[in-house]
Amino acid sequence: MGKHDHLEHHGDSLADAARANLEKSGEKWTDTRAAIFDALAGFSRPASAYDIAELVSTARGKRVAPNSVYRILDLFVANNLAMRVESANAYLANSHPGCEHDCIFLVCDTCGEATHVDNDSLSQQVRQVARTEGFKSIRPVIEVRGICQKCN
Amino acid sequence: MGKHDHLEHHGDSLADAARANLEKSGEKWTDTRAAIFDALAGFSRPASAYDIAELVSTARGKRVAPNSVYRILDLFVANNLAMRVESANAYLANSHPGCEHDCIFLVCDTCGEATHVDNDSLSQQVRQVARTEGFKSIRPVIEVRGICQKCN
DNA sequence: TTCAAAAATGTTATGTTGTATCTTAACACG
DNA sequence: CGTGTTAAGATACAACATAACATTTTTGAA
Repeated sequence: MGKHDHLEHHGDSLADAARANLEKSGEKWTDTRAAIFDALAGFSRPASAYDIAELVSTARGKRVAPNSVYRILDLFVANNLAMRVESANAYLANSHPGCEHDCIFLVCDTCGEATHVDNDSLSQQVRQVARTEGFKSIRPVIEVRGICQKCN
Repeated sequence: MGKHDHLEHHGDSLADAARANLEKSGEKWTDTRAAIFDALAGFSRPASAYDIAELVSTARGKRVAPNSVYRILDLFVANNLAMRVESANAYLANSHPGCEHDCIFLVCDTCGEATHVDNDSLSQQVRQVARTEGFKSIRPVIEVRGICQKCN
């Protein structure tokens, strides 16, 4: 699994943490899952299942179909290794797979970069609003579209 | 434009308000726009452009293509007559087109119904987070997925 | 009123995103 | 071995979205 990690700082250690987390849930860390996680973590912006399928297919010289990617991304999201950015129909690797936060994504409409903020007070307030309305199995979606500092 | 308004309480008055709002922005209230607004307002849950296209096409006996619907929905959203539910890839009529709120949508994963809550304190906090990160042209997306009271 | 420009809508084509279903491969275990 | 289970691949299709261009309608000046 020797990776060239030019772009990301915590490439291998992040993958290790992800692996540990997944295995802790009784899931296996297969080669395909590893490759998809690496691809996802290598993107600096939210990546679609198709982006990942293309990259992994090229990198391994072996085609991976988008639906296989979806299946694995769903698994990642369920186990908090990745997060889905709803307003972008795309995914981001969770850079700290240990902790369970409701994330806030700030997505730039110009460059597509997404930054990721935790604010538990805010997300708890959102959860409270939903509870008040009688909702269960609550999953907050808190995102902001706009123009980022760099693009201004 | 005689509408049978069995399901919605404020059918015609809502359409009137929407029309007033749109015309205030120098846009026209055309027949197609009226038909699409009526269709949208008639849905009790977020409607996709395709849902609307189908309904309007049937109701008028004249085909409206989904992309025409998108165009008009975009206009509605830009003028606060409708809102897009990002996590559902669908749209809702704004039931009080006069006021400019950042809405919070609670979407039931079981029945698909969406309820709509205003909480300016919360949305201001979200805007503040984005401002702090240097974002401009901020558009908050605050939604909650879960199971509604009825479906529990 | 007639004509040209602009706005609105329609048509066609294509691209992207997401699911469903079925088949095959890998592997553990009796 | 053979059987059961899980993961992955293949195929097909449904749903969502946009782009480019044609046609129609509206409007407003000459």
